[in-house]
Amino acid sequence: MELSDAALCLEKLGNPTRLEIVRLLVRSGPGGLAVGEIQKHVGIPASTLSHHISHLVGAGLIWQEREGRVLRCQPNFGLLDALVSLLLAECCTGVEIAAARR
Amino acid sequence: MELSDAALCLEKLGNPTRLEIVRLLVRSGPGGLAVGEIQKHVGIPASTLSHHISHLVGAGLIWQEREGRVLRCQPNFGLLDALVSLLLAECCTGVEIAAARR
DNA sequence: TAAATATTTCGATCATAATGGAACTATTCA
DNA sequence: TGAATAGTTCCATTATGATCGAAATATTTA
Repeated sequence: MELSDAALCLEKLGNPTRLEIVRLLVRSGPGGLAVGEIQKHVGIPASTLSHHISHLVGAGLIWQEREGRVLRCQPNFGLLDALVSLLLAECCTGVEIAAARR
Repeated sequence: MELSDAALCLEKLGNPTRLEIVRLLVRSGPGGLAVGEIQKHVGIPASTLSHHISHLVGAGLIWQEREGRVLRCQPNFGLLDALVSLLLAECCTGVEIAAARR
């Protein structure tokens, strides 16, 4: 995973509303939640919510599946895991310049 | 950890330069890195770097310790761990509205 | 105390993000 | 086909973030 992709994801998660949406989906279990169900939880105008959701979809953090009139949203666990790994990757393995200092 | 605090941290980590700084520090091992050393890695003007670092310090993601003329920076592993946990917390435990659907 | 080094603060500019009402599109159902 | 429901896109406004040169501050060393 590229650093710039990771930063994009983190930036998207850095908005309180979007973080709430993703956490909601992570907890939601199989099937995820419809946009309208998410709206009941976060209580913001539909257009604002739609924008936030499209940010999340664009970053790959969630995906959607249409089921009749309803758009069901689910989290991308693989990407969330990758993100978490990248954040703590190579912990304490040393950086050249730091090594040179010793 | 509050959702709004987590979002603040993620927002800070969502900038590519700041993410690079934190990852650099995570890899750096005991002692961390001086601001000047970080600058050699990221290659941006001192004033810009200083702003990014103060964002990170403000969010609690890193801390600093003066050592003579040098300001040594270190990551806050505890906060990084808390962040990671929050992101995947209560995975699939279900959300009321989703449960009601079944 | 003056010069050198390390880093921050100031101040201004430019770019990007968040927000939400209104109009639009897609899908179902009578 | 027309009305209802679910969600998106358009558009404009307001707010926030990124950037960096120049000047300021802190610390050491000559």
